[in-house]
Amino acid sequence: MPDETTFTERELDVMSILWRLGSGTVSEVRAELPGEPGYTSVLKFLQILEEKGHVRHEKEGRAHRYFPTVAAEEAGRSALGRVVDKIFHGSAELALARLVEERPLSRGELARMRRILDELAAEEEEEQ
Amino acid sequence: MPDETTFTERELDVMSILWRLGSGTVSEVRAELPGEPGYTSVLKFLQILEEKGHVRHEKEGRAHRYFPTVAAEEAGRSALGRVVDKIFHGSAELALARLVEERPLSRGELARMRRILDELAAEEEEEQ
DNA sequence: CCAGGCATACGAAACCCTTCGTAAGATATG
DNA sequence: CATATCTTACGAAGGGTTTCGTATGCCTGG
Repeated sequence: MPDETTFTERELDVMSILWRLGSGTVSEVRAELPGEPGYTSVLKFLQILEEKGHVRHEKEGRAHRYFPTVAAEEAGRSALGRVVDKIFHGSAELALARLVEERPLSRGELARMRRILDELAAEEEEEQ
Repeated sequence: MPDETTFTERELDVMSILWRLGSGTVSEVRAELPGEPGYTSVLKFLQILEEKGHVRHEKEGRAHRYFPTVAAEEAGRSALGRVVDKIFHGSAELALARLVEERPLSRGELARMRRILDELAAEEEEEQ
Protein backbone atom coordinates (compact mmCIF):
# COMPACT_ATOMS: atom_id res chain seq x y z
CA MET A 1 0.00 0.00 0.00
CA PRO A 2 1.50 3.35 -1.04
CA ASP A 3 1.27 5.26 2.20
CA GLU A 4 -0.98 8.26 2.01
CA THR A 5 1.09 11.46 1.99
CA THR A 6 -0.14 13.11 5.14
CA PHE A 7 1.84 15.28 7.52
CA THR A 8 1.53 16.44 11.10
CA GLU A 9 1.43 20.15 11.81
CA ARG A 10 5.14 20.55 12.42
CA GLU A 11 6.11 18.16 9.65
CA LEU A 12 4.11 20.30 7.25
CA ASP A 13 5.90 23.43 8.49
CA VAL A 14 9.21 21.79 7.68
CA MET A 15 8.15 20.33 4.33
CA SER A 16 6.75 23.71 3.34
CA ILE A 17 10.17 25.26 3.85
CA LEU A 18 11.96 22.49 1.96
CA TRP A 19 9.55 22.80 -0.96
CA ARG A 20 10.09 26.53 -1.06
CA LEU A 21 13.88 26.43 -0.74
CA GLY A 22 14.35 23.20 -2.69
CA SER A 23 16.53 21.82 0.11
CA GLY A 24 17.89 22.86 3.48
CA THR A 25 20.23 22.15 6.35
CA VAL A 26 19.03 22.11 9.95
CA SER A 27 20.18 25.71 10.39
CA GLU A 28 18.49 26.90 7.22
CA VAL A 29 15.21 25.25 8.07
CA ARG A 30 15.37 26.47 11.64
CA ALA A 31 15.78 30.08 10.50
CA GLU A 32 12.45 29.86 8.67
CA LEU A 33 10.42 28.07 11.31
CA PRO A 34 7.98 30.08 13.44
CA GLY A 35 8.28 29.83 17.21
CA GLU A 36 12.08 29.72 17.38
CA PRO A 37 12.35 26.00 18.13
CA GLY A 38 15.63 24.64 19.49
CA TYR A 39 18.27 23.38 17.09
CA THR A 40 17.92 19.78 18.19
CA SER A 41 14.14 19.96 17.81
CA VAL A 42 14.49 20.85 14.15
CA LEU A 43 17.07 18.12 13.69
CA LYS A 44 14.63 15.66 15.19
CA PHE A 45 11.81 16.76 12.86
CA LEU A 46 14.06 16.12 9.88
CA GLN A 47 15.18 12.76 11.23
CA ILE A 48 11.57 11.70 11.73
CA LEU A 49 10.63 12.89 8.25
CA GLU A 50 13.52 10.87 6.87
CA GLU A 51 12.48 7.80 8.84
CA LYS A 52 9.00 8.16 7.33
CA GLY A 53 10.51 8.50 3.86
CA HIS A 54 9.41 12.07 3.17
CA VAL A 55 12.93 13.50 2.91
CA ARG A 56 16.45 12.19 2.22
CA HIS A 57 19.80 13.76 2.93
CA GLU A 58 23.26 14.21 1.47
CA LYS A 59 26.41 14.98 3.38
CA GLU A 60 27.63 18.55 2.99
CA GLY A 61 30.73 19.46 4.93
CA ARG A 62 30.06 18.35 8.46
CA ALA A 63 26.31 18.86 8.12
CA HIS A 64 23.44 17.16 6.30
CA ARG A 65 21.46 18.75 3.52
CA TYR A 66 17.88 17.53 3.33
CA PHE A 67 15.74 17.17 0.21
CA PRO A 68 12.03 16.42 -0.09
CA THR A 69 11.32 13.03 -1.67
CA VAL A 70 7.66 13.83 -2.19
CA ALA A 71 6.77 16.69 -4.53
CA ALA A 72 4.61 19.58 -3.37
CA GLU A 73 2.31 18.85 -6.32
CA GLU A 74 1.63 15.34 -5.07
CA ALA A 75 1.14 16.40 -1.47
CA GLY A 76 -1.12 19.22 -2.65
CA ARG A 77 -3.29 16.92 -4.73
CA SER A 78 -3.67 14.62 -1.77
CA ALA A 79 -4.47 17.43 0.66
CA LEU A 80 -7.00 19.02 -1.70
CA GLY A 81 -8.66 15.66 -2.22
CA ARG A 82 -9.11 15.28 1.50
CA VAL A 83 -10.52 18.78 1.90
CA VAL A 84 -12.92 18.30 -1.00
CA ASP A 85 -14.12 14.96 0.37
CA LYS A 86 -14.43 15.84 4.02
CA ILE A 87 -15.64 19.42 3.84
CA PHE A 88 -17.26 19.86 0.43
CA HIS A 89 -18.87 16.42 -0.01
CA GLY A 90 -16.70 15.78 -3.05
CA SER A 91 -17.63 18.98 -4.88
CA ALA A 92 -14.66 20.66 -6.57
CA GLU A 93 -17.04 23.42 -7.56
CA LEU A 94 -17.76 24.35 -3.95
CA ALA A 95 -14.07 24.20 -3.20
CA LEU A 96 -13.31 26.61 -6.04
CA ALA A 97 -15.97 29.03 -4.80
CA ARG A 98 -14.21 29.20 -1.40
CA LEU A 99 -10.75 29.23 -2.92
CA VAL A 100 -11.38 32.39 -4.91
CA GLU A 101 -12.91 34.27 -2.00
CA GLU A 102 -10.27 33.16 0.47
CA ARG A 103 -7.76 35.81 -0.63
CA PRO A 104 -7.59 38.57 -3.22
CA LEU A 105 -6.49 37.41 -6.67
CA SER A 106 -4.48 39.57 -9.00
CA ARG A 107 -5.90 40.20 -12.43
CA GLY A 108 -3.14 38.10 -13.95
CA GLU A 109 -3.64 35.19 -11.60
CA LEU A 110 -7.36 35.15 -12.28
CA ALA A 111 -6.68 35.17 -16.01
CA ARG A 112 -4.33 32.21 -15.70
CA MET A 113 -6.88 30.35 -13.62
CA ARG A 114 -9.50 30.90 -16.30
CA ARG A 115 -7.09 29.57 -18.88
CA ILE A 116 -6.61 26.38 -16.88
CA LEU A 117 -10.33 25.67 -17.02
CA ASP A 118 -10.62 26.81 -20.63
CA GLU A 119 -7.96 24.36 -21.71
CA LEU A 120 -9.50 21.56 -19.72
CA ALA A 121 -12.85 22.25 -21.37
CA ALA A 122 -11.23 22.30 -24.81
CA GLU A 123 -9.64 18.91 -24.15
CA GLU A 124 -12.95 17.41 -23.14
CA GLU A 125 -14.60 18.88 -26.21
CA GLU A 126 -11.99 17.30 -28.40
CA GLU A 127 -12.11 13.80 -26.98
CA GLN A 128 -15.86 13.77 -27.01
CA MET B 1 -8.26 35.89 19.61
CA PRO B 2 -10.71 34.19 17.24
CA ASP B 3 -9.54 30.61 17.46
CA GLU B 4 -8.46 29.21 14.13
CA THR B 5 -10.97 26.63 12.89
CA THR B 6 -8.76 23.59 12.76
CA PHE B 7 -9.72 20.00 13.47
CA THR B 8 -7.96 16.78 14.33
CA GLU B 9 -8.46 13.77 12.09
CA ARG B 10 -11.32 12.28 14.04
CA GLU B 11 -12.91 15.63 14.77
CA LEU B 12 -12.99 16.27 11.04
CA ASP B 13 -14.63 12.90 10.44
CA VAL B 14 -17.38 13.87 12.86
CA MET B 15 -17.81 17.43 11.60
CA SER B 16 -18.00 16.12 8.05
CA ILE B 17 -20.95 13.96 9.01
CA LEU B 18 -22.70 16.78 10.87
CA TRP B 19 -22.25 19.12 7.91
CA ARG B 20 -23.69 16.52 5.57
CA LEU B 21 -26.64 15.57 7.79
CA GLY B 22 -27.20 19.02 9.25
CA SER B 23 -27.25 17.56 12.77
CA GLY B 24 -26.94 14.22 14.49
CA THR B 25 -27.25 12.19 17.68
CA VAL B 26 -24.45 9.97 18.90
CA SER B 27 -26.08 6.96 17.26
CA GLU B 28 -26.59 8.72 13.95
CA VAL B 29 -23.03 9.96 13.80
CA ARG B 30 -21.68 6.60 14.87
CA ALA B 31 -23.51 4.84 12.04
CA GLU B 32 -21.63 6.98 9.51
CA LEU B 33 -18.17 6.79 11.04
CA PRO B 34 -15.59 4.46 9.47
CA GLY B 35 -13.89 1.93 11.73
CA GLU B 36 -16.90 1.08 13.86
CA PRO B 37 -15.81 3.03 16.93
CA GLY B 38 -17.47 2.32 20.27
CA TYR B 39 -20.53 4.29 21.27
CA THR B 40 -18.78 6.09 24.11
CA SER B 41 -15.91 7.02 21.82
CA VAL B 42 -18.26 8.88 19.53
CA LEU B 43 -19.93 10.52 22.51
CA LYS B 44 -16.52 11.66 23.67
CA PHE B 45 -15.67 13.15 20.27
CA LEU B 46 -18.86 15.19 20.37
CA GLN B 47 -18.25 16.30 23.94
CA ILE B 48 -14.75 17.45 23.06
CA LEU B 49 -16.03 19.27 19.97
CA GLU B 50 -18.60 20.99 22.15
CA GLU B 51 -15.98 21.94 24.70
CA LYS B 52 -13.94 23.49 21.88
CA GLY B 53 -17.02 25.35 20.68
CA HIS B 54 -17.36 23.63 17.31
CA VAL B 55 -20.77 22.09 18.02
CA ARG B 56 -23.68 22.70 20.39
CA HIS B 57 -26.51 20.40 21.43
CA GLU B 58 -30.22 20.38 22.17
CA LYS B 59 -32.06 17.86 24.25
CA GLU B 60 -34.17 15.42 22.25
CA GLY B 61 -35.97 12.75 24.21
CA ARG B 62 -33.36 11.22 26.43
CA ALA B 63 -30.55 11.91 23.98
CA HIS B 64 -28.68 14.96 22.73
CA ARG B 65 -28.85 16.24 19.18
CA TYR B 66 -25.65 17.97 18.06
CA PHE B 67 -25.37 20.84 15.60
CA PRO B 68 -22.26 22.35 14.02
CA THR B 69 -21.62 25.93 15.16
CA VAL B 70 -19.08 26.53 12.44
CA ALA B 71 -20.22 26.36 8.80
CA ALA B 72 -18.55 24.05 6.32
CA GLU B 73 -17.94 27.10 4.12
CA GLU B 74 -15.93 28.81 6.83
CA ALA B 75 -13.96 25.69 7.71
CA GLY B 76 -13.33 25.07 4.02
CA ARG B 77 -12.04 28.57 3.42
CA SER B 78 -9.69 28.20 6.36
CA ALA B 79 -8.47 24.75 5.29
CA LEU B 80 -7.91 25.86 1.69
CA GLY B 81 -6.02 28.91 2.92
CA ARG B 82 -3.69 26.70 4.90
CA VAL B 83 -3.11 24.34 1.97
CA VAL B 84 -2.45 27.23 -0.41
CA ASP B 85 -0.02 28.85 2.03
CA LYS B 86 1.87 25.78 3.17
CA ILE B 87 1.99 23.74 0.00
CA PHE B 88 1.52 26.16 -2.90
CA HIS B 89 3.42 29.20 -1.58
CA GLY B 90 0.23 31.25 -1.63
CA SER B 91 -0.64 30.51 -5.26
CA ALA B 92 -4.34 29.84 -5.82
CA GLU B 93 -3.48 29.15 -9.45
CA LEU B 94 -1.25 26.19 -8.54
CA ALA B 95 -3.94 24.94 -6.19
CA LEU B 96 -6.54 25.05 -8.97
CA ALA B 97 -4.24 23.15 -11.32
CA ARG B 98 -4.04 20.30 -8.77
CA LEU B 99 -7.70 20.53 -7.85
CA VAL B 100 -8.89 19.87 -11.39
CA GLU B 101 -6.59 16.92 -11.94
CA GLU B 102 -7.30 15.36 -8.56
CA ARG B 103 -10.54 13.73 -9.71
CA PRO B 104 -12.61 13.57 -12.87
CA LEU B 105 -15.00 16.51 -13.33
CA SER B 106 -18.33 16.17 -15.03
CA ARG B 107 -19.02 18.41 -17.98
CA GLY B 108 -21.60 20.30 -15.95
CA GLU B 109 -19.34 20.79 -12.95
CA LEU B 110 -16.56 22.13 -15.15
CA ALA B 111 -19.01 24.52 -16.78
CA ARG B 112 -20.14 25.82 -13.39
CA MET B 113 -16.54 26.24 -12.30
CA ARG B 114 -15.82 28.30 -15.40
CA ARG B 115 -18.83 30.42 -14.63
CA ILE B 116 -17.50 31.16 -11.13
CA LEU B 117 -14.30 32.57 -12.59
CA ASP B 118 -16.12 34.34 -15.41
CA GLU B 119 -18.34 36.17 -12.96
CA LEU B 120 -15.42 37.08 -10.76
CA ALA B 121 -13.61 38.49 -13.77
CA ALA B 122 -16.70 40.46 -14.78
CA GLU B 123 -16.92 41.97 -11.31
CA GLU B 124 -13.30 43.04 -11.42
CA GLU B 125 -13.79 44.52 -14.87
CA GLU B 126 -16.71 46.54 -13.61
CA GLU B 127 -15.11 47.97 -10.50
CA GLN B 128 -11.96 48.89 -12.35
C1' DC C 1 48.16 16.89 15.24
C1' DC C 2 45.07 18.79 18.60
C1' DA C 3 41.44 21.44 20.47
C1' DG C 4 37.15 24.36 19.83
C1' DG C 5 33.00 24.43 17.98
C1' DC C 6 29.47 22.88 15.13
C1' DA C 7 26.59 18.77 13.92
C1' DT C 8 24.36 14.54 14.68
C1' DA C 9 22.39 10.68 17.70
C1' DC C 10 19.69 9.08 21.24
C1' DG C 11 16.42 9.06 24.72
C1' DA C 12 13.02 10.87 27.53
C1' DA C 13 9.59 14.28 29.31
C1' DA C 14 5.33 16.68 28.40
C1' DC C 15 1.43 17.11 25.87
C1' DC C 16 -2.43 15.92 22.93
C1' DC C 17 -5.46 12.63 20.50
C1' DT C 18 -8.02 8.44 20.30
C1' DT C 19 -10.41 4.97 22.38
C1' DC C 20 -12.97 2.64 25.69
C1' DG C 21 -14.54 0.88 30.53
C1' DT C 22 -17.28 1.78 34.34
C1' DA C 23 -20.57 4.40 36.85
C1' DA C 24 -24.46 7.15 37.13
C1' DG C 25 -28.73 9.43 35.18
C1' DA C 26 -33.13 9.36 32.72
C1' DT C 27 -37.07 7.24 30.19
C1' DA C 28 -40.64 4.10 29.01
C1' DT C 29 -43.23 -0.11 30.02
C1' DG C 30 -45.44 -3.50 32.74
C1' DC D 1 -43.40 2.18 41.27
C1' DA D 2 -39.70 -0.91 39.70
C1' DT D 3 -36.78 -2.37 36.24
C1' DA D 4 -34.59 -2.93 31.80
C1' DT D 5 -32.45 -0.12 28.59
C1' DC D 6 -30.65 3.74 26.41
C1' DT D 7 -27.86 7.78 27.30
C1' DT D 8 -24.56 10.77 29.28
C1' DA D 9 -20.43 11.67 32.47
C1' DC D 10 -15.98 10.86 33.92
C1' DG D 11 -11.54 9.13 34.00
C1' DA D 12 -7.76 6.73 32.40
C1' DA D 13 -4.81 3.78 29.25
C1' DG D 14 -2.17 3.69 25.04
C1' DG D 15 -0.07 5.74 21.29
C1' DG D 16 1.72 9.50 18.57
C1' DT D 17 3.74 14.33 18.31
C1' DT D 18 6.56 17.96 19.87
C1' DT D 19 10.31 19.50 22.25
C1' DC D 20 14.68 19.53 24.30
C1' DG D 21 18.93 17.85 27.23
C1' DT D 22 22.94 15.29 27.16
C1' DA D 23 26.35 12.61 24.93
C1' DT D 24 29.05 11.71 21.09
C1' DG D 25 31.18 12.49 16.41
C1' DC D 26 33.74 15.14 13.17
C1' DC D 27 35.65 19.25 10.35
C1' DT D 28 38.80 23.07 10.46
C1' DG D 29 42.13 26.50 12.02
C1' DG D 30 46.25 27.16 14.46
